[in-house]
Amino acid sequence: MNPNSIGKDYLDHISIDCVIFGFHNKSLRVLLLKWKTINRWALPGGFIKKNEHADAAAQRVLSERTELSNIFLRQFHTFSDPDRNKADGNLDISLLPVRFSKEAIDWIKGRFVTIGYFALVDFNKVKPVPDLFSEECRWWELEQLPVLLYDHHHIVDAALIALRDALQYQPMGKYVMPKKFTLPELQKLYEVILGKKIDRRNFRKKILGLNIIHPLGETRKGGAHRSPDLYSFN
Amino acid sequence: MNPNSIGKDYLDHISIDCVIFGFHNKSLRVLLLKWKTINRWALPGGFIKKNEHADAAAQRVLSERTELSNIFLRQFHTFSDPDRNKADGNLDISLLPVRFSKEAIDWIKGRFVTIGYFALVDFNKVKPVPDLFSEECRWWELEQLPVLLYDHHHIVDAALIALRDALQYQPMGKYVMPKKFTLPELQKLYEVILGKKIDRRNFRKKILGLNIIHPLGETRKGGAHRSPDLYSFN
DNA sequence: TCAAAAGTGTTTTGCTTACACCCATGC
DNA sequence: GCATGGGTGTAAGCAAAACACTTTTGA
Repeated sequence: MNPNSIGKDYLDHISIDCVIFGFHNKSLRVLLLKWKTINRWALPGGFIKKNEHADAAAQRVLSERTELSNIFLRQFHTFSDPDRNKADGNLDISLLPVRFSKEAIDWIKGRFVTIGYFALVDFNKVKPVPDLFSEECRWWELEQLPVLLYDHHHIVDAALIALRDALQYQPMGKYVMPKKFTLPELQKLYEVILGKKIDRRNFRKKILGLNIIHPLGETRKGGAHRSPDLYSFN
Repeated sequence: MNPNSIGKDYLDHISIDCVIFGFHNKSLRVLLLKWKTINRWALPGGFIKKNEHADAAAQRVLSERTELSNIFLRQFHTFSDPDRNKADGNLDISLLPVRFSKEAIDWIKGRFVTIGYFALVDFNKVKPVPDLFSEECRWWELEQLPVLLYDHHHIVDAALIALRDALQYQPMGKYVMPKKFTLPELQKLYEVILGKKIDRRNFRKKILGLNIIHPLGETRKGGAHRSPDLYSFN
């Protein structure tokens, strides 16, 4: 994004925010950006070009932040509380050390209705890239998120509920898991998303019955215990 | 809405559209407005005031069109195709016989991202009221909708899917059925929403097991056959 | 008395849950 | 050898689906 295009090339008062989920080391993670100067963590987001579909804008933001394309992405809710950006009364966006015009700053400080998306990505393939507003981009464990900008914590909560819901209908492990994975790893993913323990035997039965993964005939060596079988998504 | 407030009191480029479902005479119906001059039927919709929540805007539109308040209402999707209002290339909105300023007309002809809501109302309690753009407001059978404005047919389809989905989790018959109703009537509602036949005995068992309705000890006289028992929601 | 809709229970099926033992590996 | 996690099958429970006969009513 170009500082000069703010308030000109984009639709007014509409933004998108992406909750990008990844899975690593047995925990669910979310990609966050640390905003300059105000030192607040926030969801990756952006604006919609005047002739762009919101879905395309979300894909654009996603690929800019992760350097990935063709990511699993789903709109889940639009947040329109007129005071959603006023949760932090003492936060002054105009402190952003970016060369914005006065018009651009007024534009950004205005009200935004934001369309929420969630995405699932392969943690190992992501190269986090900060945007114009931020100095850092990195993964955070879902259980240990910092204080977030505006209503972003609320958006994350809603995204998790939507993800949980979607997982019931659609096995989306293939977007998050690495090429080769073990069943206990996939089970852990389900457990952290659904927020409950699952029986090992029942889980195997269910997943294998879906015919979406196949055994590779290899095992993962190097663990401290019995080597688990490796699988891949079809 | 005041013609002079168009383009001033509302957020630019954002609208809401409501798919209002009612149930009458064994069929699911949708409330539509007939736009003046262009003679095209459309969903009831509106704009969001500069300091208003989208949910509140939807409630406002709903009560303006139905003269009901406190209606079951749920946001289901936001439609953002940049060409969604260009489906009818030959449609000239500026023909609307309403005294709009040139600025207002340009504003209306611009691109809109619209937030879709669906609502459930008691057919018998609704007094359909046209809005500023329309000359008529009435119910249409879902199976026999006319050609609709813009992408409104697509919005209706998506609303029906969302409604079907919601019905699985939440028995929302009480918003649509009259005070007194029979089980076959309620069953028919489920059948038209879910799009499939349901076994009578299984349906009774399930609904009565939910403890959300109770028999009134009366029957509906006057039918050509055996009088069905009347029930009410708790 | 007949046609059409409404009331009523039981069986079967499929999916989910519960549950226990042996196996492989690194320390 | 032992602690730890991984692999494996069966029985029980529960909710949904299948299924047929009798009753009431107006014509």
